[in-house]
Amino acid sequence: MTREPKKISMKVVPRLSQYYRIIYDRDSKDMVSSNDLSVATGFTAAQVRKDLTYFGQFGYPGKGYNVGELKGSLKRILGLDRRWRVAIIGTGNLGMALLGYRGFREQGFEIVAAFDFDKRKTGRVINGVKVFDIGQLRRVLEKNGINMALLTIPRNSAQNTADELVKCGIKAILNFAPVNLKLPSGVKARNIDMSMELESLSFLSVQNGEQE
Amino acid sequence: MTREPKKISMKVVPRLSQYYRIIYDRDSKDMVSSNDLSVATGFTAAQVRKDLTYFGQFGYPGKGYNVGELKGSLKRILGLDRRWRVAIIGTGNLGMALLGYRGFREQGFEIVAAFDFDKRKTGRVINGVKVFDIGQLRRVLEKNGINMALLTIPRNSAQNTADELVKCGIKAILNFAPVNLKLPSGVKARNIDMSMELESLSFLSVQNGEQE
DNA sequence: TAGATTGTTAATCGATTAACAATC
DNA sequence: TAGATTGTTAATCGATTAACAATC
Repeated sequence: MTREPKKISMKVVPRLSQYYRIIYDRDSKDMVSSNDLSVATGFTAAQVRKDLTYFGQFGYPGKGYNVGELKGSLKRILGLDRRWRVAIIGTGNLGMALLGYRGFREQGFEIVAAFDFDKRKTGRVINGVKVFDIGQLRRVLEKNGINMALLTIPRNSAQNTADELVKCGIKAILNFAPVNLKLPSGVKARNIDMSMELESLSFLSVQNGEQE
Repeated sequence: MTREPKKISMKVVPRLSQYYRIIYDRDSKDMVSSNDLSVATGFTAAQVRKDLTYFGQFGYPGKGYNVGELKGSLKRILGLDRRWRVAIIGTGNLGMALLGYRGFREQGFEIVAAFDFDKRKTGRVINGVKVFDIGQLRRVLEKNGINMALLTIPRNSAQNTADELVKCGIKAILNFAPVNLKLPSGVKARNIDMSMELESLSFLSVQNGEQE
């Protein structure tokens, strides 16, 4: 297999996701060109080719990329050929919504447990997923081979709980709390901050908005 | 007031949000330096000063920035001194979760209506917000002075519904569907794509992960 | 063959940082 | 005053794009 180079900018990764999404339901026997992907994404064709060559040579000069092969390569590059076993920490509005979302499993992310601090919320089974008391964290994570956590708890308990997760060996955290988590270097995190997105939208609208 | 310059990179906006968040609950009489903000955010102090000077001169050489003044300036820059009246389109898991989230109102984003395609879901009142049939879109948007929409509907109906919103005069859309919406130039959108974030996290973990 | 399209180099563009005079 | 910190310029760094030889 193609050798993974040392350091890839995180800027390319969402673009790889987009390429993957675009070819996801195309016929594996078809070919797709960097220009096709350019049109579909809005990135330049040069950008597309560059992004892909960071990881190897997947194309055929004069022909383009074979959809099936590219799908497989992107899947491997994005780590979607692994088995991700996911815990949801916090069963408030957002945690419950994610629990009910079927799209994740399809992409290879399987939600296998949920946790809450509130005894009144624990013990329930939602969508086939049991809600455990946070005190059971280590036991349940280990027993179920969980290797990813979605953090959907309030801001002020996020750092402490993240620390707990790290102690239990979790190395991948998707954080929805509006805090910059401090994490040891081996632990990877991504943040989704909805308030920040609303503010960006607000900014855009005000800066070059309608009747200003 | 300070003159807004022509073109600001969208890269600065999330940083402004962070500065705002950090000083949000500090005493307005205090001073904060670019170095303080650097430590709190992880950006360089030069970055902090540069970001702010795009919008004017807010600091006092030798002193730093006055928290109260900076808070006010950032609020204005981000458009949070406006009144945002928000509709949620789609009352599935995610739409319902956003409906129940109290944090938005505090930041000036007031959810005033929800919409769904499914007649069985309309008519209900959740958290004080009524769920209307999508057929009522124009009437309800206009009657309530709604100027922002959160799009939480499945992928395949997202573009059509966004077109409807645009026709009704909506100029700001926060899109949760995993599609690149095609929108006329006056309409601003931001995307939150949870699957893409999961994929980025997966990539990070696999590329420079544990035992590779 | 002629036409299409890759992979890659070099040129361009844009964003970040270092450094420092001006200011309090 | 001495020390601190801004605003801003110039230097650096990194990412994007244009261009084209190699390939099918």
